[in-house]
Amino acid sequence: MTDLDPDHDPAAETALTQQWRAVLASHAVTSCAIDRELGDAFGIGVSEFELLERLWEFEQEEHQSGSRAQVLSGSVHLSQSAFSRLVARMEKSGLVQRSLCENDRRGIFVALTDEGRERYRKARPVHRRILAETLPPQG
Amino acid sequence: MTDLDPDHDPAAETALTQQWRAVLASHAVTSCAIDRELGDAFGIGVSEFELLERLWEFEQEEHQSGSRAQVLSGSVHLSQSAFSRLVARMEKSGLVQRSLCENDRRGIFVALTDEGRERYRKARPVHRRILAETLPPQG
DNA sequence: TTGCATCCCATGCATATGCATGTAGCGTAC
DNA sequence: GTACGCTACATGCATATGCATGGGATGCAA
Repeated sequence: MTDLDPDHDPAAETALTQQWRAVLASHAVTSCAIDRELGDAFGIGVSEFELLERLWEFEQEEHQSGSRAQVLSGSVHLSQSAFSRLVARMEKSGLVQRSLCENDRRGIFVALTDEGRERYRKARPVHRRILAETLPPQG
Repeated sequence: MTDLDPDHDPAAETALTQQWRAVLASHAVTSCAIDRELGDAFGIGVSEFELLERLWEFEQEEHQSGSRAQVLSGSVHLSQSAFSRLVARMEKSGLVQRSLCENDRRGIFVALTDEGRERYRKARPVHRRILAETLPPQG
């Protein structure tokens, strides 16, 4: 049946499937550990940490206080609506601040608050430790 | 500050972070594509497909009609409750059948229905094509 | 200017998930 | 046999997510 497909290559198919299962396993184990530990200790999850990290990185690189939401949205893997709610949650808990963009009043800027920077600074080593503990050694 | 940590190794930290971001990106892109395409064509998502595949594999290996829920639960990366609901959904849509385990009446067996086998047979090549299109080439 | 398509973000809604808990069956110690 | 703890699965609840849509801002064409 599958032999009718001229491109069918059982070995390649198996390799792909194993690669995919490794991604699923890594993602499940690591994100679960991050959600649990960072959630308990700092009240943030994987998405919150990723956004804090992007904001912190942009701050370092560009020496400016905020980033366009649209740009940030591309760097965390969320739908536009989920990203909008993520920023709203983090603003509510005091980690970031939204402000209108002057040039284009459709857009908004998102900036770290001092509390957000501090939370990131504390969470980062925990995050890195979890990665070291849960990610498979690179072969 | 981080220099106080004797194990601090910036290069290793960067490598770990990049590895984790690659996992996040692969997972997001591929699972999104699977959910969309298999959802549109066959009414199933990533979790449903993974469970169909495990059941199909166990059938091939063990030549028996069902598997203990607990065993299956370990092979899809879901909490016990999410797994329970996944099986319930799939039974409701006719892909699997639950039956009580005779030896231990706490446990349940989960078995593919003919419809479940057929759905898996049709979905599998689409699934594999998506993996080939979205997973990064192994370096 | 006006009209219209497009862009950026917010929100209603349905759903999948995890945590905590409930329920029933099993096994062991006494 | 009884009581107690443990196991296997189901369910109430809160929440994060995606899709579809809404609403305001922008830009362009006529």
